[in-house]
Amino acid sequence: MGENLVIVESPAKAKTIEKFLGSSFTVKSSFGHIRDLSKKNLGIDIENGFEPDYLISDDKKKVVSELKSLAKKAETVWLASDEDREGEAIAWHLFKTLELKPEKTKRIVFHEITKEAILHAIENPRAIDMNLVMAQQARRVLDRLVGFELSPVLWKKVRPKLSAGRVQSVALRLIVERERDIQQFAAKSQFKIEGVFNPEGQAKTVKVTAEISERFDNEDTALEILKSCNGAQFNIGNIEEKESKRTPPAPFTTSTLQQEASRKLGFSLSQTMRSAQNLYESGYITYMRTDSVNLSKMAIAAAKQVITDMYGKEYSKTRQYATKSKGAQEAHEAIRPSYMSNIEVDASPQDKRLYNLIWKRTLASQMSDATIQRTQITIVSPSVAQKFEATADRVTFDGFLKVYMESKDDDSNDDSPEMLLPALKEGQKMNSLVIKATEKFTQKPPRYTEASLVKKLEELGIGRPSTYAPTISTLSQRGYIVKDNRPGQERSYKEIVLEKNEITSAIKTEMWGVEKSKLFPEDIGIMVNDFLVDNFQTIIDYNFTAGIEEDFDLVAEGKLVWNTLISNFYKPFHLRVDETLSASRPTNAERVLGADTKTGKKVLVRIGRFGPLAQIGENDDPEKRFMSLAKGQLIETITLEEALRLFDLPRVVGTHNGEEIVCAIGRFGPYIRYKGSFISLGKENDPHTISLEKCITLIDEYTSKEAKKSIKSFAEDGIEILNGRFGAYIKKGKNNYKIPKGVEPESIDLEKAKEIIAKADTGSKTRKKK
DNA sequence: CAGTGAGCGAGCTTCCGCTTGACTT
Repeated sequence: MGENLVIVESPAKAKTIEKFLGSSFTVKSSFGHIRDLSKKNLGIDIENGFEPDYLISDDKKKVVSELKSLAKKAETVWLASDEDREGEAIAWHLFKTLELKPEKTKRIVFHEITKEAILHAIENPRAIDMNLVMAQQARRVLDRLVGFELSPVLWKKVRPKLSAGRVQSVALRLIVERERDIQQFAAKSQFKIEGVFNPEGQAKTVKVTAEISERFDNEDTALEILKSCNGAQFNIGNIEEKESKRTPPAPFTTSTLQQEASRKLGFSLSQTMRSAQNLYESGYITYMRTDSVNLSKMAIAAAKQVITDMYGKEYSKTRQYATKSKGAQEAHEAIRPSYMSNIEVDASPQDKRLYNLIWKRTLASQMSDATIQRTQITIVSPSVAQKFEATADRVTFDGFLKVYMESKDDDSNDDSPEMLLPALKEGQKMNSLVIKATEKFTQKPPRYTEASLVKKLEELGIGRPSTYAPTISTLSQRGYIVKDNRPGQERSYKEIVLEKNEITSAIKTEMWGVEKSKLFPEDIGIMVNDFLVDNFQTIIDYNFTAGIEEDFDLVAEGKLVWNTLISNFYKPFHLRVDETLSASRPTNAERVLGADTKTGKKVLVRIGRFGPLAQIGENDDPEKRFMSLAKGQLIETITLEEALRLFDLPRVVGTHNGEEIVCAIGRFGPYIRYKGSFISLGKENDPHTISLEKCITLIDEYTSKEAKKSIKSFAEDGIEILNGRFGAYIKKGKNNYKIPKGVEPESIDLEKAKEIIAKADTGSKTRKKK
């Protein structure tokens, strides 16, 4: 004991490695970085070659002192942090902080947690790579300079407590620019022509749907084509068969796991990462923050075994994947099950679903290509200039598709489901049943989801696996963006139908633009972004990170000195900061919408102390009025009518039992206020138009529900048994208590209630009494 | 929880990447 101390970054990793090494090795973890720049000030001595001032982080003091005492006793200390820029820096900080002796310290690295890999690493130690450490230092210092000089500019020019940084500001820009693309997008309508045919000689129920590949801008053109189809004789033109292959996707990285968990399981980034962390800590999967698609030899062999056993030899195909994303540092393996033979794991339902996804993806990555037979036919007529086309894909060998199919991001309404074609031959007569021209609208660019934003950031080489989720949550904490749902709107479209030699046309309606869990910019986010774009073009350029990464690489190769890089960046940057502070005045995105229809006063929208507002009357008007903008309204796009409508609320609908009924929209949507209680209106009732009768119905429903709420009351002890949203519960003062399973709420007497409360209170010692 | 819409002007806010708990609801 104590002869050898191995230090890794993660405690779960330490536990695993300890099992591989003999009893002469103690394996501990540093829990990531142990030192960082001072949080209180810049932590960088700019005058003195940008010398960083490192401090041991408060939450790491305990770990550091423990490691220090262990290191003192050890014969050899093995620094086994990850083999990337950050990992090398951790090793160096450990070396410095623990005051290790060079002759007693060894640096080792491994990319996979297998006994073979660890032992190999122990046999091949090296020295700490100071060039790599300095590349990390450059990264750290640059990020601090950007963040701590840019944010204060925002405090002065826009609003306090805001933030800007190399990563978050680009992420924000992507969202704001996408929103503008969407606002400026004008949908074009086009006509798509589709025909349903019955092959001659086959049952009437056999139908082949085919469409003209060309789209027609003009309704008249579409009508002309339909006319030409009227009474026309159709035949199969030609039949073409093609064979194609589909290859499985690579095993999961953090980014692709987040994307697929979002698309297939509907998980948010944080849900995915929490589940993955659980699975990792239980030893079910490999490390979940990785940019590598590499699988260990052991994992590949295990996958091969499972595939052969479950599906047969023809389904197995060994593949090595290479990472192609920008800036990947490949310190770990891909995210995979620790043991491929573990088809299921003992975990929460949510964690199980994620595990299942990882298992399938990993397995699929080692499976054969799928073979797909594509049949394309054309249906032609001598009297019709255009040809109808139909495509059917048939899977002739499923290969990896047996276990896994990757999902697509876009919500393009791909309304052509898999179609099977009946047996057909060239020249065969096809009876047209219906030919339909439908007006279709071009699709606006899609708003980002959390996951599709991560994908974009990764493509741009911005951010790292450990920061994708936190970056997006910072943007929402600052109020720059919201993840939200938005209802769709109705839109009418034209449909022209040729059926039984008759052409009819109709106007139909469809829902359009429904958004679920999408990222929307808020006014303050738009304002900050525009300010940064105007004044700090270079920093929030999409290629800034990519360019600076090349410089970090030069530092890592010893071809560039780290503080030369920083100095070159800082001089022009700091100048720009000073110029911006002195030159530009505070920004306020005030927009004048026009005149109030009633008073003729000026109507404007701007950002106030509590967020965006609409204002009637000039600033010096003592009778000026204010209203907050509603959810989903932006200063940039709100209309005069929409703004004026805000002032119609709160609205007195009438009186009931001598009490006023007032309608308004609050933080949680539209509501009625009546006798001091608030009753939600729900989605279906509009507070602007709801009738007095309807309000009274809602009030009656509410009061009868309230009446049923109380089951029992022990007034003198302040204890109540109530019916809540999730069933019955006990309430004492401000605290709520769960009723144990199997206990009938009606059967609880005062004594029993007190017992439940006492039990719960001792269970959580820190329960706040208030 | 369902509102607010500045003057007085202290002292504070903030970055990106590594890692887990320890806290609530």
